[in-house]
Amino acid sequence: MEETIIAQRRQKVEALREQGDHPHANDFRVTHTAAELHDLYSDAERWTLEALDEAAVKVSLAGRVRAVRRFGGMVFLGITDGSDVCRPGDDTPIGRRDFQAALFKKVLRDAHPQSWQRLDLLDIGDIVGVTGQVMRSKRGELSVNVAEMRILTKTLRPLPDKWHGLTDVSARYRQRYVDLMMNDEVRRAFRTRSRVVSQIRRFFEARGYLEVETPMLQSIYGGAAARPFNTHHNQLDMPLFLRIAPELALKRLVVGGFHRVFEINRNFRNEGVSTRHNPEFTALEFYEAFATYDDLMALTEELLADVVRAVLRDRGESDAEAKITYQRVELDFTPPFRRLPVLQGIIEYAGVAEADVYDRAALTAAAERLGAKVNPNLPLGYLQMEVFEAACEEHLVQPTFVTDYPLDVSPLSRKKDADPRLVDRFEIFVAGRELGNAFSELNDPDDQRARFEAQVQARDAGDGEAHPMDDDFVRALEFGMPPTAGEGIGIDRLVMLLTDAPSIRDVIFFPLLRPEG
RNA sequence: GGGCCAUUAGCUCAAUUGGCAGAGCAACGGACUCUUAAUCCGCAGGUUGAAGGUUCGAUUCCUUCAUGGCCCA
Repeated sequence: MEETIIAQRRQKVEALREQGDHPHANDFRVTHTAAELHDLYSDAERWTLEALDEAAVKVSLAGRVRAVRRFGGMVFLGITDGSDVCRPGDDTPIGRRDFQAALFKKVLRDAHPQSWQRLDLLDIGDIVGVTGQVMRSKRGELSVNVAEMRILTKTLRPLPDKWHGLTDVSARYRQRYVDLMMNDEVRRAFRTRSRVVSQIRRFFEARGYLEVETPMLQSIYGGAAARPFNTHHNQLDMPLFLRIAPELALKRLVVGGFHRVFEINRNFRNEGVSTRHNPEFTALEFYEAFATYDDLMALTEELLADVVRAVLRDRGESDAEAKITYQRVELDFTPPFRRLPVLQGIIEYAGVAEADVYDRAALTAAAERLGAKVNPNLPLGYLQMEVFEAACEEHLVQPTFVTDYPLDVSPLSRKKDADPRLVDRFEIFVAGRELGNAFSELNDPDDQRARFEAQVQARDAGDGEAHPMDDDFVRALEFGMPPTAGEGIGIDRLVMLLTDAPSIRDVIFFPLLRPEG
């Protein structure tokens, strides 16, 4: 059947050619977008049926035909273009990108008879261009009274059911172009994603940060606890890794004198796929010299509240409160956010006595009770974090800074002056998930080398995500890095919160899938 | 990695105990000059995800595989 439909449409392509119409024309020029048309003429008080008639405004618009309603002597086309994205130079939201074209046999007989003929070759899904006068239908719908209609792009494949759309999850991801045509809420989510990134840029640029780009292809990876993807440079015959984080490159820039930098770019981690993980994902990382992780908590509060408000405005909602709903739970991003030290979380949620937070036996018992896996060969900090993750994370629904991580699991963070077993580090959690990770940066080169060495040992003890040695990074620190604080925030997860998306795949255009059968 | 569920027409979904594979939309033919999922009449469309097995007979039961989803680790 599908083959039949495509064959029928190929015949229509031929018929178009035979009557002198290019089935993939590119010489049509629009005067207005659908959004502009509605902006200008949707005021029904001013632009009555008669007023529009009198004004006799001639316009040209183009877009994809989403609906055809035929009435013998007249035809309505529902057409969409791409104009709901944004108004040039303006933040205010745009509602519509659809418009209606009305074709009257009587009008076209005088104006352009061929346009009426073309309706025989028109299918839902085709891209058309229409020129005509702005009018209002008897039911009040702003429309173009078409004087000429052209099929600009003839389509071969049928669109899904207009009412039910495309719901098959696999098909939606594999043919995202169809998903985007059919499902407005998908389109809306990706618009929000774009707004989030753009708002973050504005936020940092307004604070004197420089946006930079650092390598994706690295001969030594680092900056996070994760397994990398391996690749290879043919001509240099050299193994390379796709980066797991830009951290070490960005800190080299701080050493070099760029004291406020940020990067929004892709990271690659060779890990499983789930509703919260895609092997490639987008992260914001930023570094500020002469700041501490305390400063970054304040900055993060500002940033998230700012982004939440921008998204609310974008949707045409009130931004008076920085509140959003995620999976039926209201999340309040009004500063200040809750602070919870890791060890206090273990006491509070895992039922470990305050005296036992450094007791391996007590922690092991807690971990086993919670069903967490324990590797007795790894340092105590790993165990503390296993207990924390198993017991605490699900409780961290409202934005929460989890602070003061164990040194063992934080090879790049500055030791706490008051307690060298811990570091000046926080992670921000929202809706039970890690959203960001930040710390006062370790800038003592000798300490850094020792931490790398400890990581190499941890790798030998079974931590496959342990950090490899990076001699050049230590050398950079030997040139002196100013006291600095840095942070990474997962953009995809942030966008999930802001679009109420249950899966990370809903905010990534082309999530990783197995090859199609 | 484990468990459960799904896969039927281009799309969205039915099909009784294992007994002739169906509907709506789209397509195709026709009627209709104001529709908003238009309506009405007619017509056509299938390797039931793949391979194997049980059976007189399999969309249905069994096995394996593929893809996807949810939950767990």
